[in-house]
Amino acid sequence: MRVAVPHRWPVDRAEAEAIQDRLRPRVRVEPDDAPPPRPRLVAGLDVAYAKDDERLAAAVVVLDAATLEVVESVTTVGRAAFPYVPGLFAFRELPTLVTALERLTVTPDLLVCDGQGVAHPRRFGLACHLGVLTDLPSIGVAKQSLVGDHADPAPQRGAWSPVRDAGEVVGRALRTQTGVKPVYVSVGHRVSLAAATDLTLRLAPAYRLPETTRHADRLSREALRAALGTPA
DNA sequence: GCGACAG
DNA sequence: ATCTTGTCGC
Repeated sequence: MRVAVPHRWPVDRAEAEAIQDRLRPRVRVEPDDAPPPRPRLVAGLDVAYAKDDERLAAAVVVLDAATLEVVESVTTVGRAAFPYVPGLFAFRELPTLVTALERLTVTPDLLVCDGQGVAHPRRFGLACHLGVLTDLPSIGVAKQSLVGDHADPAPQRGAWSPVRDAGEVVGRALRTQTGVKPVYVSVGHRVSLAAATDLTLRLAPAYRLPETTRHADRLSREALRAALGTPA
């Protein structure tokens, strides 16, 4: 698929934040009463890092939303494009993830990202960034919270509590499995928070994390191992 | 000044 | 994220 590749890459924090502020207005958040999306192909994206914190491998895995079976997968190796700074995390892995997306022969109907969407200091986390670059619906499903406060959701699968930051609801702490730590769901692009929640639950029928993320996590680690075996 | 801080 | 074995519990 085609991706609107960023032309200028930030060299420091100020430039990176400026890019986020410039792209932020392009994010489209659907209202919760909007017609729910019915994606047929859902893509999971993840990145594995080498211990030297520089080389990395990205994986994009496309699943059939109905059966959760793998339709296609792509892996790419690269190098960290930015130091890790909370809030600027996307700049680390964006180039390698975009390369992987461009090698996809099918176009997914939804991107499920391993990180935040609008639950971000400038309301522009990785899921928003990838959503805007591809103009595809996207959601963020993070294992940890980045901003805001929330109550602990009830222990049952499906229970959730809003994540509020600076007076606005930016995401949900969602229990995908009874008695298991919640995940943090937020809108990336062209979806509602209600739909993002519903999709996350559907994609996580048996484990805490969505099957999309689990597949991408495993494949990115395998690709990294293979790449490290052949030092560049 | 102190603590928090996606992956 | 990554470094890492066994171990407690359902």
